[in-house]
Amino acid sequence: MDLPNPQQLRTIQETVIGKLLKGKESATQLVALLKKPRSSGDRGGSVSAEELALQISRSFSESISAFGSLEGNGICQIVAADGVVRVSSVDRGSSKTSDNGRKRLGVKDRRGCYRRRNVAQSSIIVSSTVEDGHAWRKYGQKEILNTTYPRCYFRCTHKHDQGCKATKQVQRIKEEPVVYQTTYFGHHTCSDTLMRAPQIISDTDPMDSCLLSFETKAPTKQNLLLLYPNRVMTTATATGNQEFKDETQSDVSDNKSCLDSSTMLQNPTTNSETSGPRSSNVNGAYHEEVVSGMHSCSSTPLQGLDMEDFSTKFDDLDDHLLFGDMAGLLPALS
DNA sequence: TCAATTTGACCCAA
DNA sequence: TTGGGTCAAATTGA
Repeated sequence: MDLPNPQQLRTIQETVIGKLLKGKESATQLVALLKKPRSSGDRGGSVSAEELALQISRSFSESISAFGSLEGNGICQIVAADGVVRVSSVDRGSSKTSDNGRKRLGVKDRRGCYRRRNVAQSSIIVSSTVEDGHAWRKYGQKEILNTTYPRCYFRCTHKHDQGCKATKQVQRIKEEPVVYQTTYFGHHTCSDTLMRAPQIISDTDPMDSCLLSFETKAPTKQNLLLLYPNRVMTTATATGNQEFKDETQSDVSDNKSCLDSSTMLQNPTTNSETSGPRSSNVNGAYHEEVVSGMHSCSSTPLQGLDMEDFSTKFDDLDDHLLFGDMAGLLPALS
């Protein structure tokens, strides 16, 4: 694995800080804009809320993209959702190969071979409805101890043809209102689903609901990005998205196959061009997402900060690192 | 016919 | 030892 050198790290850091500051500025403007009383056709100011939202989205996208290069080197992981961004370190001690001293089995007899993930030591839970714009294929389902519903395992459809390693787990965690928890692992490396920024897609009234997804498309008019820290989203339910239903008719979710389909509504939010024939949707329900990274491990110092310190610092940030605080965080790493 | 899903088996990590 | 993640044959559906 190629690890970034200190100069590269510094460049990345500066990039992220710049992007986040820009995003914060845009967010501040957006908040101010939204606070102004609405008058018909005038949202006030020279910059529209939509433009600001797009700027924020772009900042997220570019920041995460920059961070992603770190993440890809196993240095940290980024979790962003619901107005909260978490950056966490990754345990570097659990990347043993699956060999583990055992005799290698023939390919046909290697079912179940895997490396247990080091799930994020910190992660974010977001309530939203999600259409993540990626094509997923279900590869397993498992009853999990102390859970009512089985956990479903999905991998990227392009795992084999493009070697995309992205996977996710979906688990229904609540009956009423229906809540699903989605945990993402790895990044999409497939060509048509290059990871972009998490987007928060607004409902009809952006103040009433929004959702976060790792959408593959640039934000659309409907995809306003609004961040409401600590706010439980009311989700874009069928009502909110109904208007799109006839437009796209994208296929229903892989997720629904393992989750009570009677509670699922077809999610029409995504253009099938990018979501593929089988994009993953969980709609008509609350949907929590836990986004985390999966990494192999190393112990490269980050700008003179050894990984232990780095981990500690990130751990301290663990729980509620708001978007606006991100820029302030990064210098602490150097 | 082909692709997606289901499901039991397998194996690793805790 | 056991829970959890993945594989792959069998099944299902378009």
